[in-house]
Amino acid sequence: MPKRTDLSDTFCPVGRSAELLGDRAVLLILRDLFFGNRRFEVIAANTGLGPQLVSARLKRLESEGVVERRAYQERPVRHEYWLTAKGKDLFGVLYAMRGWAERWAYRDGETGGGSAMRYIHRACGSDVGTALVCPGCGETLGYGDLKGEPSPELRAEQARRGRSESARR
Amino acid sequence: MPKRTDLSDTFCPVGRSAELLGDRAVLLILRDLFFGNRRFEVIAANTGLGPQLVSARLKRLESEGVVERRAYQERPVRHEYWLTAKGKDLFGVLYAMRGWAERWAYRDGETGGGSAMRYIHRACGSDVGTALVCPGCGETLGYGDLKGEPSPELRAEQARRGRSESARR
DNA sequence: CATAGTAACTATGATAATCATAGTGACAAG
DNA sequence: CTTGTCACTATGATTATCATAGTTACTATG
Repeated sequence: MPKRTDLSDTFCPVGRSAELLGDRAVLLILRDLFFGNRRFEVIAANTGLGPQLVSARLKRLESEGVVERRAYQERPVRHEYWLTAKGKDLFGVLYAMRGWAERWAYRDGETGGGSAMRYIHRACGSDVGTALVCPGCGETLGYGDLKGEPSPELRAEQARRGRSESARR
Repeated sequence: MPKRTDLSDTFCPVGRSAELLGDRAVLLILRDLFFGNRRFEVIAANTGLGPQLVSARLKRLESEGVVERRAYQERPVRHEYWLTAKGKDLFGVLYAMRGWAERWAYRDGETGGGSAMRYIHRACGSDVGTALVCPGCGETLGYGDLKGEPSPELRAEQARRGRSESARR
């Protein structure tokens, strides 16, 4: 695309986040990072994105201070990508997206009755549904407070992705 | 781009929303719609997007059931774009994006001390900051409960956009 | 020690989305 | 009957994205 007007210095906060988050690949990579996938190949397989896109986006996320590259071994040097505090704070955005989709983006019965991704409040054990405040104990929910549980359907899909990736070689 | 793998039928809820929301133009248009701008030209001017992009995205939003086209006059027929219930429910996502940006995307003092966009809880009058639950009365916050107040800096920028748009003719 | 394997990329060429700019159609006002 | 407004559509250049293949730097196995 041609040079589009850069919005990172607009005064509008939604404009600023849109510059980073208004990108499919960024959103998918963030999803994987929140899910605990930190390796390049795993992220590429899970998101279905090509390696150069993953590479480019991880670089952008790193330069924005959302993600941190950490070597998990020397010889050969291998890296993992970790969310920084600024990155972890994006949980609210992803959680809101997930909530909206759970409420609107599935046809009846498509998820087998429940949520595609269940979230359990670690502190009290309640299923929080898509709430912002725990329906069990009333606490405000943030990253770390919740434990994600993919539905059997979602788990199966993830397994399929992993397999077809490794089957290609 | 080449046909990328469509994620609207993945089981992952974030993947499904990413298909719609992982797009700068969609995010900016939604921002304007939540702000109360419903006319094509106003949206185009405010977002800085070209008319064919605005047109294409409004069509997509309409086909997704997020936006509704309503004629506000006959002879000549003129339309406005209104958020549907499904669209209004995206407020949580935009609000989370705004909150994140307010916390992380400004250098010190850039906003003149406060938020770029203040939100006031209509019911009790408190400034909610970037909270999900009103710090004054403890109520959960959703679209309609809040009144947005752009900072002087943001207001000035919006005025500038409007002017430079009309000055081009 | 030679081949195979793994992780994390980079290179290449085709395709498609985005941009700026200009133009259109339908009407209203002066 | 010219100018103006609103909501678009048309066009051509530019650039991002995709699929596929190749690279680098090692380790592990036979």
